[in-house]
Amino acid sequence: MIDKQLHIPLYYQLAQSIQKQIDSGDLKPGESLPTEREYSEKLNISRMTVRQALNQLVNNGYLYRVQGKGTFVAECKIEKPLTGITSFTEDMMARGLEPSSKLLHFELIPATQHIANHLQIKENSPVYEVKRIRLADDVPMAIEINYISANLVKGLTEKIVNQSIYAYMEDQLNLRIEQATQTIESSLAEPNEAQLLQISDGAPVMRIQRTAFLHDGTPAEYVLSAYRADRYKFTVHIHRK
Amino acid sequence: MIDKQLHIPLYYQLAQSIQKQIDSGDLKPGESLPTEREYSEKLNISRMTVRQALNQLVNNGYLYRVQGKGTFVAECKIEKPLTGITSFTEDMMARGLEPSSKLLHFELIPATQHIANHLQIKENSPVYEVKRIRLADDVPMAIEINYISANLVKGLTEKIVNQSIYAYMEDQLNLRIEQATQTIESSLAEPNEAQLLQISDGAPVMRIQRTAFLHDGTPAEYVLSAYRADRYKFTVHIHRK
DNA sequence: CTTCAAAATTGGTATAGACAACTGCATACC
DNA sequence: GGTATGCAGTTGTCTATACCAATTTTGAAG
Repeated sequence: MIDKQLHIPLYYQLAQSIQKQIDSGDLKPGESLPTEREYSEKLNISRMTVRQALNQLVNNGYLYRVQGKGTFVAECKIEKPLTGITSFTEDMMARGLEPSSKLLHFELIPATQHIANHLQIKENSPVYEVKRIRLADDVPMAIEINYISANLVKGLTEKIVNQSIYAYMEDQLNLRIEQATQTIESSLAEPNEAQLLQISDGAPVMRIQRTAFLHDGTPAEYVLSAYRADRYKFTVHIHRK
Repeated sequence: MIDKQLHIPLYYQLAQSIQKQIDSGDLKPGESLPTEREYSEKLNISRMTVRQALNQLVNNGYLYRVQGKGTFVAECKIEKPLTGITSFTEDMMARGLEPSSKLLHFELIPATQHIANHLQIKENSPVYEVKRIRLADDVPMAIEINYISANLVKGLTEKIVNQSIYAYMEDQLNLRIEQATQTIESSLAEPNEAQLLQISDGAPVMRIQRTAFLHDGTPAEYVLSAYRADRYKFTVHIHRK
């Protein structure tokens, strides 16, 4: 249940373990948990560590405490975890389609004023421009142009672009995208777009302009995309507060 | 700043104190706080207690920590009252336009299977169908058809519809919409739509299909809208947990 | 000057123990 | 019977300390 040899925090192991018991139904809503001292003695860890584990679950709404009585499993959460930032890859996989992409263009360019504005960098700072066609089950779905500040994401190569930019940023550079603002509008395809997307000239497309931010609010990328309107629907889940 | 005589928890006093400094602007977003050890020594309280105070603020999103660097004030929560669930009225007002609407149709009808599905009610249950044109500064922006379960929202009248359905639900019936799922797609206007929106036949429109839920997950309304693509952009803010 | 390694700094995890505040229950008292 | 007291058990707060992990700074070597 808890392995002290593992270099995974003990409180985290315990929290996960309890969470599993809740999810699996071993612990039912309203039911009381073992006391903090019981956990502490049984698992041979300090009570403060137990509290840290429980705190995490209380904060996430899985448990609640009553002083003098004990700790209990909360009623099922109504609010499911959340609105996700889905990448094209995740998005298509969720729809049961096989995502892929074809690189059209990859270049290090000086930022135009427009791009610089969105990335909050100086005009003419170096940015990578990555233009790709996104496919799902080998059918063209969208044209996507990414602009990424070269000072933030160093050492981007064609090879990485052909794999996953996000995975590179997250795993290698520890840059995790936490927020994004998207603007979605609809218009008609330009001739060159129509050709790339294999649709007829003047067919409707959805244009998405997106700026993605790191946890501290630094803009990480600016993306312009054009999706085939006949194949793509955009879904958002929203909740208040 | 911290009074040990008071029988208010120390960590709570400290958290409140820091919170005030943030709210008053003494501590600005991105700025770093004193280190945990500094707080501990200056206030003569244990570092664990300082951490408990900081934890509270981190959990509430006012601070964030970076191991090895320090603790910082988070960016202002962009999260305006509603992240995204904007009614047409609020939306247009936010854009500095004067919203209005024209009622085209108001009727109590039996739910079709499709509508019943979305509202999670039985087929042929009574639902209100409200069809309106939405205008901004007297320019047609969208056609909107609302379906609302008559068992949930009783006593809806033409008069109420001409004012605000949401205000009626919230103030009179205490039904507050907490969540919504929207699907946005793009297509071309049908002739009758084009006429109502005063756009040319076959011009692009954005179709939004939205189901709104109460806090307990009960579907409250199902809305189909068609927005003029030349006038309307749809913006979403997203953040990861 | 640059480069690289070591040291210092900072938050992250964990321990052991103490006392406070609250709950529930048993007991003693009137 | 009703009330008060006390006790045991629970979570809440707090201390003092230790070491780990990530980051920055320092300083020596080249």
